[in-house]
Amino acid sequence: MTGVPSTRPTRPRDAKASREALLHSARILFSERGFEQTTVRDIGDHSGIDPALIARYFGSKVKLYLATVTAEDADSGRPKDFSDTRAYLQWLVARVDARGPGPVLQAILRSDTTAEIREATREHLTRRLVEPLAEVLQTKGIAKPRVRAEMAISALIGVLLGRALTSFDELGELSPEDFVELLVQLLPDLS
Amino acid sequence: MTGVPSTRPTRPRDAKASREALLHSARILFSERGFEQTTVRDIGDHSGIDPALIARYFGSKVKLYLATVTAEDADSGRPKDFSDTRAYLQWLVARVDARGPGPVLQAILRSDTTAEIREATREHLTRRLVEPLAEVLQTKGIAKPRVRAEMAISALIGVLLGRALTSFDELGELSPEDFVELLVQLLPDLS
DNA sequence: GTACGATGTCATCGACTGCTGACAAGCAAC
DNA sequence: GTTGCTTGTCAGCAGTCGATGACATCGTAC
Repeated sequence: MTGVPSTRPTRPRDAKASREALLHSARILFSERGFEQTTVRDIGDHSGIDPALIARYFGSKVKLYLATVTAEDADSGRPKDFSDTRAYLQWLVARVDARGPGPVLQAILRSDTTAEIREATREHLTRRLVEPLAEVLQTKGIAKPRVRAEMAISALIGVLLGRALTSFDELGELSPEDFVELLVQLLPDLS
Repeated sequence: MTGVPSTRPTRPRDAKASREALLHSARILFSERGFEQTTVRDIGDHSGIDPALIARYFGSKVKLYLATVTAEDADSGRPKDFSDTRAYLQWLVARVDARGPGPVLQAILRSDTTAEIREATREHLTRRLVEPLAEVLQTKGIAKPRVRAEMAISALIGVLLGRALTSFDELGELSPEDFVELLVQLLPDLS
């Protein structure tokens, strides 16, 4: 009795690969559906990894979400600042079109998360978007730069989510180029 | 044995009042937390009505949500059109500040609902906001009025939710007057 | 080969959800 | 007073959720 090894199929036994597969699938699903609408069993099915390993490798579902946020933070290709607004918007739109709104944008306007997640994403958003934009506005001598930056970023998120979630008829049908063009016109503060 | 009537305290037995109490509490809670984050037991606690009556008077939690949407649709005091943009924004901001984003705005950018709810709120939003605005833009001779209206409305929702959910630092601290002023500046299409 | 830690699998727990049905209590017609 | 409908109360069901722990399997150090 040697041929068939056993009833249980073997798996590569690669902890690092399993961890990254879970993180990858979590990123995709959280980005599409948000936190509450994604179950650990969904992530298990999507990745092909047993969901029990989420607890082992990340501790909990919340900590897995936080891991996707910091992973997004370390994203490569992101423009460093707002000096070239159009280039920044082009990169942002391309990424949202390709990979969904992302865990940060999801968590900001959808409050279906824990206080811990909310605070982490809020801090992320402030540091990555609001503060850099506020600085640019201040150097331009615009009054109330911080609150204007918050207005512009929240408006930007609203439009990006409206497009990604297909809440409107024509917004989702626009080509990325036309969409960026309209965004630039909508947010004159940025240019 | 007459004095104490019974172990069970009596209730006014007013079906209409119970129904409206449930609808009222549902409107508040759905408006604050969204659909999934509000349980029928929450609504029961908030209204003081047994949550089992939700099934009896509305059929289901989903139908109760839809009832809050149509109730909001019949809201009095709403300006009839966009002819006076500032007045419309003043009314909208005052209402959101006082009663939360409302079930429609919640459901549009938060996708944690059923397809039925999504379609109803989408239709509501299109008819109430997007189409009237698109008409105004068209009479002004602005190109692509429909998609521009969708951009403006989604941006408006983003800012309103960003303020209501306190996702930003200063946005929620603004006085209604200053907030409306910044909104008018942000959305020049509207004026 | 044996022992041992790392990795993967699985069954199940306790909590929570929307919903239902049995039942009690009030009200009105007669 | 009796009957019948309406209204309110309550316990519990079936399903889903995140999390846990027991167990099997693999790789490796000795």
